[in-house]
Amino acid sequence: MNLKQLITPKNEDGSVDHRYIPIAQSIVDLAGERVEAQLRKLYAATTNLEKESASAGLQLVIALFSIPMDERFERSKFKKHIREQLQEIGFKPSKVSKLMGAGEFYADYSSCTFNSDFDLESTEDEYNEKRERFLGEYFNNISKLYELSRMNGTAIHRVSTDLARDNKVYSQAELEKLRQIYPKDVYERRGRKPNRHHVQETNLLPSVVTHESLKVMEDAAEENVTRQPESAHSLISRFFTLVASGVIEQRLAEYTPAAQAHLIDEIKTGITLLEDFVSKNKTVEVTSVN
DNA sequence: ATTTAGCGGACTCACTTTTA
DNA sequence: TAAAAGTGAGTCCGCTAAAT
Repeated sequence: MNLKQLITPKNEDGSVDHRYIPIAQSIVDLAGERVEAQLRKLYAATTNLEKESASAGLQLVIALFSIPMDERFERSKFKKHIREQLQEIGFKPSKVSKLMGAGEFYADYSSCTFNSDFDLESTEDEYNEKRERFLGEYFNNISKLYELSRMNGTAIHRVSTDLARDNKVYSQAELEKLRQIYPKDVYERRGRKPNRHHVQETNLLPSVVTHESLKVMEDAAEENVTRQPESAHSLISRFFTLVASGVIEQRLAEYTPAAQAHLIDEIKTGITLLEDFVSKNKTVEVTSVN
């Protein structure tokens, strides 16, 4: 922390406004070293305390989401007020956002109960044990809980299953990646710049929407080819990106087991189609597809 | 020497309030 | 009352410090 830089007014783009540097220097000189030292101390202490108190903040939020109350009026009132007060107490705004997200997730997940319709692989005891282990593992890490709070059910299930089965604990970066593939809110656009290298992903999304079933996918592909030809290379890489992204698994998980089996059968017929395609085009040297 | 955690700031988006 | 300005929430990303 440098007091002179801190108090010097900034330009629109955040760089220091050079016109004010000499004045800022005079102000700092007049205030004196003791002032600067004390402010530095305040900064260090508050930063430290905020870090130290994070888990207390988390527990308050967990409590907020654990008490039953009317959602529309009471809960939203408390959410708003507690958010403001946490900021007033000394948590930074972005920290409060994380605490709220993490706490809500934790509370919701703790109150999840066993449902034999959904969980076919385990008993109620196993389920409870798995849940406790999962919460215990991730409780101490607010950022990880926060990432989890922004994923859909498929991804959360994966994380908790990986822990139960292989003792795998996800790093924050891994969770972030998983979240990008399985976001809870597909249309979230906040804090994200409109273009830049996101162009690829945004191209992918509409294709995912139109390709809900294989039938639609075939139609759409044909249309693309006839109306506005897309290069073979681009078509192929788009296909593999779609498969590799895991989006299909994600959508599949939303169906009943019977419906899933049916869709898998549809995909199987696709294998035959692919094989036919490859053998027809044998003359063009085709490298193996794994 | 790399990888990971995590903070803080710039930025976007959705609302709300003010202004003309 | 429509447009502009302001506000608040929440995301992404660069950076430092810690861990491995």
